[in-house]
Amino acid sequence: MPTIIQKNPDKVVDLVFESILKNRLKPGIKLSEISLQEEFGWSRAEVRQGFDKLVGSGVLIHKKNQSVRVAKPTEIETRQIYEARKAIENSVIMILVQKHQNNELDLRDIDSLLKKEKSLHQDNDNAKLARLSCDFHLSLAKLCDNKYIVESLKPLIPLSALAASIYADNESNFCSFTEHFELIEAIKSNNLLKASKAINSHLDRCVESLDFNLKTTKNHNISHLFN
Amino acid sequence: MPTIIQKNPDKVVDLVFESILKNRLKPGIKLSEISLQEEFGWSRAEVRQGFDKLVGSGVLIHKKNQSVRVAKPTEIETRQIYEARKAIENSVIMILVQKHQNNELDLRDIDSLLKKEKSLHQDNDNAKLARLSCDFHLSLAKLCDNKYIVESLKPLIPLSALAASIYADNESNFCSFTEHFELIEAIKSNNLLKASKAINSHLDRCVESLDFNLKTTKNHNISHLFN
DNA sequence: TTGACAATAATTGTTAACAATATTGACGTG
DNA sequence: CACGTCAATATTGTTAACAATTATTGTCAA
Repeated sequence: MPTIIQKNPDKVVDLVFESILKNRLKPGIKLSEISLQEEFGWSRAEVRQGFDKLVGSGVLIHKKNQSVRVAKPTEIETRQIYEARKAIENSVIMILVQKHQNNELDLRDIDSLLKKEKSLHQDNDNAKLARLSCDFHLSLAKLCDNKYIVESLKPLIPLSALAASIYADNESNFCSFTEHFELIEAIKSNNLLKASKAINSHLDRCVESLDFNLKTTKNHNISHLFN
Repeated sequence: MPTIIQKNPDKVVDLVFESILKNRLKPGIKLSEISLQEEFGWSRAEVRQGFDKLVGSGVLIHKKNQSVRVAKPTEIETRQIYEARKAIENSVIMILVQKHQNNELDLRDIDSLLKKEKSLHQDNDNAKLARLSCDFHLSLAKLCDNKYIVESLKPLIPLSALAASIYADNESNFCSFTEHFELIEAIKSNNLLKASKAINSHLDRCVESLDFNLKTTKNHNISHLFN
């Protein structure tokens, strides 16, 4: 029955994160413990445990005696999410510039991510581009070698994706490839101020590109296809 | 049997946090599910759920089939904790200065905290002072009206307390009252740069006041007295 | 047709029991 | 006396069953 052999204790969390980033799990959707239990052969306890974590980070909403739902950030919450991201990611960039100045920064993985972004950008494959963009931001955080910073940022990424899923009328220029590129260039040139401005204005523009008058009232309710 | 009537879903988390801040729960101590179950009349499931959250935020450590232990931050982890705090709290202060400039900031609760700190400072009651200092930092974060920022900072406070419990030879000047005072003065004077410098140097000095050569090897094992 | 209401089904909340593992202590051997 | 083995105990891991609640469906009357 169980097709999954991995010993990962965060199976459920990772699956939900990934499904949100792939835009398979839409805001407001219901997730029943039983459906995941049956779908993946996990125990109810495992599923509940994972759900609890996701509720704690705000990615899932849980009302007593009701199935958890994927969060549906309001405009205010979306602005808070990006305010928190600016708080954390600005510091991430500062740390990375300092590391780069000390020749302690290995940007090869980031460069390869940017390369992929570039090709997807040219192909106009906006879905995959949005997915990759999330990796970009998280990868930068991971380069700080500070698990507390990474854990702080982690839940904010799927929350941003959910906000985009609601308020982005057009995925095309939601998270701009060129801005990512310029940010990395600023780091490479050891220009602290420029890098700081780059990340802040990048995140500002992400919010500005959203249209909070758009409100997809649809509550999709099909939990098939996480993958 | 249950003396506790509150409907708080984070009973366990709050209790552990509070006990750490009061320096009752020391680093490395073992916490068995059963002990809390019996002590407070909670169900094992509730306790496990709370423990899971605390493990997720790094405050408790959990190895399979073993009781959870209160975290015992290493020197490197302690520096990471404060690096993360600087990341978040610096942004907190920036937000608060901006709010103050717009007359949107109510500092009365903070002022009353500072007042209490001052009197404890004069009485040399360092234990209570340390406890109050944690409230000070968290209260500032709460003034941002951004739950994501608060949630990011929250676990870092007990972790800092644990680090202090290991590496602070002398509680007296661990988290300085005067520095708190100067920080608030900088906010009140709308001086963004001064406030930013104040919070950064304050947190830097917290780390500097630690002595990482001190290593309390004792692993206390009594789970009495959370309160 | 529509609304209220009741019956049914589905889901979550809670508890208990059992299995697996780790910890402790006693015992015996070198 | 030191050390390792083994049994006894305590604790966690996992599963299952039942209770409580919610969601859904179907019926009936206005």
